[in-house]
Amino acid sequence: MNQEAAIAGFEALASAVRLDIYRLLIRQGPSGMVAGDIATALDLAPTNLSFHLKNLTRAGLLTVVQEGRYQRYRAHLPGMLELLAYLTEECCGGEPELCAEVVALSKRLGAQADSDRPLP
Amino acid sequence: MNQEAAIAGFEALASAVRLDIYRLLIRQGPSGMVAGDIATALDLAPTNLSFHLKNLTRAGLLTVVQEGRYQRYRAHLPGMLELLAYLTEECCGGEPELCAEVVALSKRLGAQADSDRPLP
DNA sequence: TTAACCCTACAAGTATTATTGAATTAATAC
DNA sequence: GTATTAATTCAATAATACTTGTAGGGTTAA
Repeated sequence: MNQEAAIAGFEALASAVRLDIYRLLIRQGPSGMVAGDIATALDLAPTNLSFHLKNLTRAGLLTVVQEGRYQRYRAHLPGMLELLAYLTEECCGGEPELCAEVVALSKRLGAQADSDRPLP
Repeated sequence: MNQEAAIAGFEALASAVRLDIYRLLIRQGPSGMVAGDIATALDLAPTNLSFHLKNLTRAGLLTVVQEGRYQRYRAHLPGMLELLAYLTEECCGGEPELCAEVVALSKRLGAQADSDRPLP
């Protein structure tokens, strides 16, 4: 994870619409949702939704697969954990317990995150 | 943590300058750094640095205390963990192992995060 | 108290992002 | 084969954030 990718990730989450989309898909879990259902659930114009879905996907926070004429989107948790790992690299010379936990989690999941990246 | 606060947090991290500042302070640990030293370390104009420090602080990602004529800034980890908790609320009906870990961490630290908030 | 230093507040110019509508591609249904 | 549905791309407008310079408030040193 480099700085550019991290910025793309945080930028993706720094929008009310995209945050709603992402959390909706997190709640939805592995089944994900097709674009049209997301548009209905959040009352978004198809054009606008597509713009934000693309943003989230390019940031590595969503994956998308085609199903006939539908596009199914899913939250991509490793993308989020890579962001956490990037923030906490070389964390805390002072090592409070809290910090140690975060580092352990992000390190452990960081490796696994590299194995399945969505489209660049 | 509400949507507005979450957006402020992610927006704060969605800038190269602020990401550099935040990670520098994470590395620095509990000792933190005074504004002037941050400016030197990252080669930033004082005015511009002040702008970004304020942004990060208001987002709950930094704390600041006055020390004589210096301002000492520290990374505020609970702020970051609240963001993680907000993202993963009601996460994954399907419950993969990865997801459960994230939820457990964010829930556990979420409560503690509420106890010491920086300035609004 | 005068001077020097640290940092922040304000204002202006520049640049980036969000939203909308029209047109396009792609897949299914008739 | 034509029509219908799903989703995206493109172009234009409106809104927002980043950077820089000047000025000001507060603290320490002479």
